[in-house]
Amino acid sequence: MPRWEEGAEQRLREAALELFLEHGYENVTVAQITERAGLTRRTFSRYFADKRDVLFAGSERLPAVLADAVARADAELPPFEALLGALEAVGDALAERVAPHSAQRQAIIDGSAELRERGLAKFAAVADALEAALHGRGAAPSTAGLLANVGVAVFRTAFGRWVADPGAATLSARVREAAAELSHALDATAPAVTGPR
Amino acid sequence: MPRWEEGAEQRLREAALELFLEHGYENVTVAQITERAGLTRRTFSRYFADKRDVLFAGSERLPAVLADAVARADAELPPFEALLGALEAVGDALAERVAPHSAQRQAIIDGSAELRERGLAKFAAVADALEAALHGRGAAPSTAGLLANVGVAVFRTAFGRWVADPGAATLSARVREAAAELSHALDATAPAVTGPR
DNA sequence: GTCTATAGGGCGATAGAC
DNA sequence: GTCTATCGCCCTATAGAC
Repeated sequence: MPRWEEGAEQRLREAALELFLEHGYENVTVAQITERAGLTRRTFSRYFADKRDVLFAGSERLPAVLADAVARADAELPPFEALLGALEAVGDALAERVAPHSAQRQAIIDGSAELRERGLAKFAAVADALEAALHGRGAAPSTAGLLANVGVAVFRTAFGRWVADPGAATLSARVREAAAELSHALDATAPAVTGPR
Repeated sequence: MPRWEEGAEQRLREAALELFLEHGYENVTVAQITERAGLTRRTFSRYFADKRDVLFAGSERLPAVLADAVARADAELPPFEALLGALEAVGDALAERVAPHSAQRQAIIDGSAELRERGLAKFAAVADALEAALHGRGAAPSTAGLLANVGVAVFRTAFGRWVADPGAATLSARVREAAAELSHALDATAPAVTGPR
């Protein structure tokens, strides 16, 4: 028999989500979270780098998983297409995993500048990994960074639409939809960008 | 004669930049910055919301300026073209203003996760303002967000290239260059995105 | 300008699991 | 014995309240 209740990390996450919903992120202390979870403040630090992280833990693997999907894509595919394929494939798996709490979680994040910042950082980590993967497929470093960030922008748009109405379409369908919109908007612009000014 | 040395904000910024370069961002306290500037810790808070902000102050106006440039662009222009035009026009003015310390500042930011987060938040504020401006031009809200974020990605790529070698090209030329690359990369992808899969 | 709450982290002690 | 998760006590610096 274990000396402590098991699942400390999970308990901390649930306690945090409850308290944030009850009182708002800013009005909840780490001590309150650990108290509800039956642990001490010090233990919180073992699992999460800081208070914000309790809402984002679990996303550590996403960059590597996406990068891997890009790296494994057919070598003949143009870089942005490989990127989109990876976002679609991984997106649906992600959606299934986060669906239960996604709306509540998103509401908490939207309500705090601090948390929005952290969310952006997580997406940036994804972009960095995608950039490396595209570079590995032969794209020039700076171009790889551009495409990776655009890919993330497409994914974020798609994710936002999916969270707003998860039943209307799959996340991967939302990714396809956003990419098509972007393509269309750039087509209209292309002559002015690449042609004489 | 002023009762205090003038230019408190400027002195704080310079003291901070020096100390960050000497000891690294994480190893410098606000007290050290104010000491070097000949001020008290309390005064620091009057000028900057927090320690990170001392490196980002001055960027508050950027979102509004860009949004304004987008709003003023020829109403006939397609949205992404209006966006690019604004980024080019405002970019060169910005570049001139930040050129002196841009490389050192960037080195400090790149060395701290905390500062990278804040930098991302600043770009996000720009994206939000651009989104609103594009929406004002008639773009659908979610599409406006996508284009705004893609525009920011283009600008960030351009800014990175410009900082790496400010003499090689103007920031606006770098913006044009990045946009053309993106357009080209999406052209190669478009059939797979919009056509049958 | 001073004071306080709280985040964040270093170090070591402790109590089971193995 | 070793390993691992937890806790207790300490300290510093930030951020904000007074």
